[in-house]
Amino acid sequence: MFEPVSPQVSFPELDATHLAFWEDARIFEKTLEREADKPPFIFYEGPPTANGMPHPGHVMTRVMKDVFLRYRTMGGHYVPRRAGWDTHGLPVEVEVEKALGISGRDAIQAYGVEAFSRQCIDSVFKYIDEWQEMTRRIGFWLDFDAAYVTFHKSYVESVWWALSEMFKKGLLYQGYKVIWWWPQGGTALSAGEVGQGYKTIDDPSVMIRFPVVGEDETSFLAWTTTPWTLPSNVALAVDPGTVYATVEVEGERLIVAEALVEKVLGEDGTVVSRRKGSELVGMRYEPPFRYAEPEGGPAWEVVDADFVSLDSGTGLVHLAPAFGEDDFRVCKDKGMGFLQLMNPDGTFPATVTDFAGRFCKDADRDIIRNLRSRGLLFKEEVYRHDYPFCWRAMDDPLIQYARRSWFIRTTQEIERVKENNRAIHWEPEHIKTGRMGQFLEGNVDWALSRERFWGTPLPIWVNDETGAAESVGSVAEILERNPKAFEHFENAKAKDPSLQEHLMVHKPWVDEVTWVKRGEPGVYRRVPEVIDCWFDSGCMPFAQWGYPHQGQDEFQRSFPADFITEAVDQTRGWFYSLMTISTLMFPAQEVPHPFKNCVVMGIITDEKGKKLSKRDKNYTDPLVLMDRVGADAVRWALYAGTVPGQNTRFFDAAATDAVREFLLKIWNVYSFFVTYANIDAWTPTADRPPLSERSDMDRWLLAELDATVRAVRRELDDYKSHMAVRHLLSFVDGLSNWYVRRSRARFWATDDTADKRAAFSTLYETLVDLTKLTAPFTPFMTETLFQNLVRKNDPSAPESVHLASFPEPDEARVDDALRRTVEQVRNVVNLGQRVRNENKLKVRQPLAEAIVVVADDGERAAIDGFSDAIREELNVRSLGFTQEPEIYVEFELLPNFRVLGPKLGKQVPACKKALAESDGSALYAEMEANQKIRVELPDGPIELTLDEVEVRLSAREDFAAASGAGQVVVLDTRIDDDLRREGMAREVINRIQRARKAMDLPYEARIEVSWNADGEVAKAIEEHAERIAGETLATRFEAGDAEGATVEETEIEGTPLRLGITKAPA
RNA sequence: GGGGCACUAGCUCAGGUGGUUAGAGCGCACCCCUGAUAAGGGUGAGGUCGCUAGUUCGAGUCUAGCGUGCCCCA
Repeated sequence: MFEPVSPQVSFPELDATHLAFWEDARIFEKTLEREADKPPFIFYEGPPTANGMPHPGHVMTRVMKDVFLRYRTMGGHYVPRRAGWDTHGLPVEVEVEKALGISGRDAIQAYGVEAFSRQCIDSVFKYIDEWQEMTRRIGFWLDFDAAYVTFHKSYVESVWWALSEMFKKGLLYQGYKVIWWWPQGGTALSAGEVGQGYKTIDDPSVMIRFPVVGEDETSFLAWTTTPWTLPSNVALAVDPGTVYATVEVEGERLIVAEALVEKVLGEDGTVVSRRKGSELVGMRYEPPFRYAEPEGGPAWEVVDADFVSLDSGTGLVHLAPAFGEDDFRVCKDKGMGFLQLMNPDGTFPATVTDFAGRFCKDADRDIIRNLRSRGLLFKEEVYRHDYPFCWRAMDDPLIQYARRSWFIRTTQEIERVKENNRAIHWEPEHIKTGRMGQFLEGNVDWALSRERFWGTPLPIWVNDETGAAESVGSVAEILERNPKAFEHFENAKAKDPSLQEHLMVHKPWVDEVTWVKRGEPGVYRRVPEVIDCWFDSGCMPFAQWGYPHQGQDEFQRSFPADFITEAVDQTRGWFYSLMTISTLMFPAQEVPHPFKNCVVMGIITDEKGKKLSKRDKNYTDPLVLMDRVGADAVRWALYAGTVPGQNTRFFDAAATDAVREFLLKIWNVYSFFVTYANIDAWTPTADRPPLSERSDMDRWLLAELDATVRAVRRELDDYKSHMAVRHLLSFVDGLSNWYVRRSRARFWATDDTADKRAAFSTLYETLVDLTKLTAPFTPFMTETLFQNLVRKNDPSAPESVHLASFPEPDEARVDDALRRTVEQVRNVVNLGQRVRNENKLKVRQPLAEAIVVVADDGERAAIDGFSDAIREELNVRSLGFTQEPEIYVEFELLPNFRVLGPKLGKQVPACKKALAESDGSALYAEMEANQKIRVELPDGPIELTLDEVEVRLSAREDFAAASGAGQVVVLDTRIDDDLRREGMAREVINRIQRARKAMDLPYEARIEVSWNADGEVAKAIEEHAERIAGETLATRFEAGDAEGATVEETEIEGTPLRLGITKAPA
């Protein structure tokens, strides 16, 4: 016996049961223990930062990870799933600053770096419970107990090791990086923060004369909106392809882009010569200010650049590499010098005598006045644009500012990174050459350092006298240099035991670590910076084990990963850092590494395509949604609606649809099966007729099942979960809407026939395999089915569906011919129903015959095998076939383009025309007779064979017929009296059934019916009384006064009918 | 400003390698069905495949340009 199943099901309640069961029975742990000797399938979890609430986007990547991992687990792999937490970085600091109500370096230092770091630790785990609960609730099995944490000492030491290796190879160097800088706060801002602080403001827009060296009375006219950067001018940029004109105006010559002459200089000027931008390159000019000489290269020359626009300005742009990212890049490429006349606090240094101590933006007006007085100012305007301010202090403008920074020389190894990228299987494929490929093409050295507090400290110590630098890869290496290096930390810990061991490798403690070297003056002190947290997470393949200081075996066994998946925003984040670090660290490793397959998900948006945001509240909390519809529905909606690389519009309706479209369909079949299996006391140990002795219907279902198993495996092997979903949906549709619907009567049969046993066996086997096949997608509902269908009656079965094996292809079930036949049969039924609809012939009205046009005896026999089904579905007394289709059908011959295209080439349209204009039926007859036809084309006659044409049938209009998918069905629409009376009888049955339903009778309840009618209706009732009584379970059915518990006044084809219905005594 | 992706039915989306009647689900209309019934099922109407050129015998599919939206970077 099976546990009785209610058709009403609460999926959220089932979820709770299974979550408890999995935990109590340690099912997840058992998948790991059981599989430990199996071939591993390695997965890396991209570590989230738990300082924000998880939202539907996180749910999506989690379920995507889970489906492939469950699939591999059931497929016989050992699939460890270790959680990880990303704990460093600017966003963490920003959150803590917000919480503490402080901001900026000075404020943090005043608050205390140690206390601040502790706050950061608390902050990164603020929502860890919510994250774990969401993960648990959605059914993503992940080993949180073994989670790696990026701030832990062993992790940091691994990162240090990687950095020290790079340092030794000369891959770490110091240079400048232009960042958005908040002068008043003394700190850089992240892109995200910059984006939050834009305001529309008016800035001066000035055109300045830059006198050309060697050409009298001639100046370049260049443009800038930041006059305060002019003292640090190093070059002028032109576009090499643009034509520049030298224009004589009022006794001087000015050089501007030819296209802008009139706009800038008016109509008075005379063009005296023209030069392309490329010809100007290398020309020298007098800078407007000369407080200091640029260092490291030449200065005050014209260079070519790719960003010069003619939309505004003069076509020449002033470049100050210290204060603009583009400026810096171009000047660096051209080997120009560098000059930075501005203090980090935004004031001019003493060197800039005229403006010393003035704040940059405030000095603009004085600088313009100065230029005007020296005759260098050509024009001053106001320029309205969006400019970023500090989002925490909206009156403080940000400036682009070059800071000393540490870089990884990724450009040196970029070819190897690209080779690695090419070897990776990206899903979708276009990431490889598109987003990632293009990113790698434009690769610049990785700006690694951050002037912040909470991050992995950069492990470089510099001698404060000699400037010699050393990098270390572990605490042990430090202790070799100075056994007392961590004394400060030890003392602090002695005082405060709550101080975590991990913090010894963090600021402020690590900054106390120093050493001296014998025979060298000076003390080695750590550089102040911490590093980009993307470097942390990119080290996880080895740092999660503390490699190489420990965990060597674990690392070897789990490197590289078979599979990772995250959202597309990780292309330049985690995917890049993983790939780059691995390429630099493990040059001997065969590509690809550290991951072989990467599924890149799009982002989740709301119904209207808008980004999800907490502020707009445009999504339902995932936990709330799961409590409403269940975790499986949310999962299925995501699998069904999400294509890698594409954005997904996700909204609650998608989850409710999933319940109806998929989960409930399976549930209904399951509930149907259990109901009748229990009535019949059928159990899985009952006789199972061999496949060969089962009906076509059974073998068809199993053939479809097998095809689905193959398809789902193929798609999942290919990381195309959305395609696997389609196969499952279409199978479940066939199961529910064809197999079960057509087979119901077989399950009601009262006596124990071989056919009934075959039906039970088939449906049971199908449900069990379908359960396993679907388990990776919807792990909750499938557990219910598995427990009841399999485990309940077989204690030797796996304890959980997730410990079972994924279904294998089964050669014995393959029957493509049968699948094709049923497809045709279902099409015949559809066509017949169309004919009925079009001719307003209700299915209740029986018809004499349906005629199917068939091509040959084989097709006829195949379809005839399903004659019963077709006759019932179409309510016709007989099913006929015709091989004289020309009576009902018109033929049209078309070229088989795929075959004839290459053969005929340009003659194809002529051939199509000739065929269309001929008598199709005659051509068809000719083809039947000769296996070939002759067609006259303008270029001469050609012969066409059967495979070179496509025969298209269409129903002749004078028949009730429909054609489609290469088939034609004709209905005999003549209704004689006999048929009419049978139709009437069916009407009566229908009326009584409707009354039964209105009376709310259980389906097995018996009734007594008294009826009253005249004429043809009465005759029809009398004629079919037995059948009417039988179908309506009437123990008494007779003409009379039509009185009873319920009296039904109705009419059939205009004849009144009165029915009296009473529940029969039991 | 650069790169990437998308644009197919009212809505949400599928549509290897080019082949002539472009599919599904939802919604809508009409209809069927007591034995899965507070369920289930059928049929139908809806599309110049964003626009414009081009390549080709043939383009939703390939190429170029344009438009709109989104993402990443600047």
